[in-house]
Amino acid sequence: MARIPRAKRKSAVTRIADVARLAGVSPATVSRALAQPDIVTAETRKRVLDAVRRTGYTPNIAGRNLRAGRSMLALVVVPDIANPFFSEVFRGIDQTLAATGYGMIIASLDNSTERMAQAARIVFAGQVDGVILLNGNIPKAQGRAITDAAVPIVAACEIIPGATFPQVEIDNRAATRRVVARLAELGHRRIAWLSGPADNILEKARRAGFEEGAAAAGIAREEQTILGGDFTFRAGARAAERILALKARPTAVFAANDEMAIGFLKTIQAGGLSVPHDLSIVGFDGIDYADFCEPTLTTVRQPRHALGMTAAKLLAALMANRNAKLPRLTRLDVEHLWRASTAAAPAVREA
Amino acid sequence: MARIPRAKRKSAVTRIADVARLAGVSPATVSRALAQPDIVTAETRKRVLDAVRRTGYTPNIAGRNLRAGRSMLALVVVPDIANPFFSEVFRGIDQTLAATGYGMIIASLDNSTERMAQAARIVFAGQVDGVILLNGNIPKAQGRAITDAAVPIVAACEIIPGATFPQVEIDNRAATRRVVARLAELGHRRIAWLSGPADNILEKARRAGFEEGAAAAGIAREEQTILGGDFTFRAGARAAERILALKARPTAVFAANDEMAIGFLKTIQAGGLSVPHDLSIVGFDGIDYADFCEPTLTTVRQPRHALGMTAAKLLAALMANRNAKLPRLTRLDVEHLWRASTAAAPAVREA
DNA sequence: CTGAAAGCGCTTACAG
DNA sequence: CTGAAAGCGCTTACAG
Repeated sequence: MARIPRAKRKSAVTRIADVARLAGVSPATVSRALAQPDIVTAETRKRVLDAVRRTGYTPNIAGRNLRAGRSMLALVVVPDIANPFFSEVFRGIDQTLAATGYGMIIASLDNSTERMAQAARIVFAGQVDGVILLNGNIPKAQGRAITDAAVPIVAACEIIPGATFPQVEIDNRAATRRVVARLAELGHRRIAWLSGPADNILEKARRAGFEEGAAAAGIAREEQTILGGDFTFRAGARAAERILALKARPTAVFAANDEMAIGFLKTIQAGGLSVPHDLSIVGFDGIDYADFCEPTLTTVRQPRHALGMTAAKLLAALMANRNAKLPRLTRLDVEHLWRASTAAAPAVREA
Repeated sequence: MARIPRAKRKSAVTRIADVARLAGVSPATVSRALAQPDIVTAETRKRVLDAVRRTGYTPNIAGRNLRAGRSMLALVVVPDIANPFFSEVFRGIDQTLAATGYGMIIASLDNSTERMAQAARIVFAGQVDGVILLNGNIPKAQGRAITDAAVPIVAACEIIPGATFPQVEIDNRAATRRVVARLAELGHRRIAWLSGPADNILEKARRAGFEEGAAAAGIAREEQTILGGDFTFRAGARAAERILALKARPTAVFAANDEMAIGFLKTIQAGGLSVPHDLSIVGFDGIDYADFCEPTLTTVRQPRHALGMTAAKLLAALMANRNAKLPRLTRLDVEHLWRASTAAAPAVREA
């Protein structure tokens, strides 16, 4: 026998059988009275609901899930749970999922392959009904990608090239191109690009937009500076030190994200330069910090809440119906915030 | 019969029975080879692991959980998932739980009783093995508090008075008192307190510390100003408008949290006052924004990562052993950051 | 409309 | 060391 020993049973927890006994009906009837009240008589319904109330019964989820073959849980995979960019994305996802009755498990990869494998195992173990990828990669465990797991997937923010599931992003390339065009209008020609990690999809798209914009404005390669970076505040600070040491400085610096832009800004100011008088700075993403630094940062605001909401809605549609016909790529609009960290190029002002 | 129809079964997913068949052993042996490899022969182990590898088998979690009576999931209840204060707390919790094999469900209350009830239902439904409360309240559903659910609970950041489970916080009162003492040393006597919601435990503790500090420094009630607030940036901005309209202004404003302090700072500056020359400002919490505003904000830095880690460790200990003897209250150290937003009081400078 | 029974996938006490 | 069987708690196809 495999009778589960008394000690191991959760103490004093009401099961469906307890409710059934109290109401004088079968467990099946309790189940029905709760899930589809209309198909039982009013009298039965009342007796069951009374018994439920008296016992404080809540159906056990593990039992229900095992039977139903679903968990009512979605997994959200994120590079770093503490990255401020994601906070609003989480809120959008959470609100949308909660409204559909789904819960949310968050897996933060923290740059660890072990954490990545953990996330993949959650999927293979059938622990979630769907996955939202915010990390730009398909998690794998022992060589198997979660795309093999027959669980709906949606990606957002960082797109995964070639993937066949729905994805949600902004048009990073076009937005960057537009910023460069505007900088050129302001008279900037010596423009620096402060880059993210070379293999990152956002860096690639934004960098491409930067180059297109520069080409369109007739800005020569020699007028451009490329500064290495990795999306961190520190990288921005380091780039600023390089620029401070230069004789012929760019008149504008466009960072691939806000955190680098702010790191750059703080260090450039500490080095005695005035922003935007000596140098214009632009960031990307529109995180809240961009509102708080001084001067306020010119940036491209991503619709973070809407990105999360849209991804969650697509996933909910897919979880409801695996064969739902959904757009492969959804692109949301950005907001260009021209603020105090940018101004006309020095040469133009002098002229 | 209740045979589950074929269409409803997850397609092509390997079950323990499939592995058993392939390895030529019983399901029980597969289970043992995976969970306790030492108790099967080397030969059996090899055959099972080969079959597992060939099929890509991962044990179904719902089945395991139902049998084991646990879910290997913890619930984290938070007032607002997008509040930047919590990001590092989440990371501390996540890292600690993940290291112990637990996953994390986040429930964001968003000021909604419905969301609160949802969170409570997750607990009553046995969906999680433990709960970390960051919201300062015990979730309830239909009048039943989750403390009745026989699931381990730990609270952090916002303490719940009278609760008997382990709680983790900083000494809010002492930290606030110390700040006021230091402001007094700097010559400030006309000090304003920019308050949080009156019923919030943090506001209560900090306000008490403020009053104790003022009393200790011999600052009379008439020299103090109390400004209403609710922890938001907006509330800080509104308070600044009130102060700008005043003839006799305080020389220092101490906000109950950083967001209000920054909202206050931005608006006071926009109103033409210079910080810290005309007015010193102090915040509380040490969120990242406090590093980015100009001038950098004097504040009390909470050990956010350690708060999360400590709470998760306590919960892990309790989930491993319900009867573990753990301290009721753990208090972590804060860091007092005296930065550019504070200076000696004007009168003192002039003297 | 309701009940008895099967079965979701797993683990473990029992027997051998 | 291994297998057969029970049972975790639930839902639903089937029969009445």
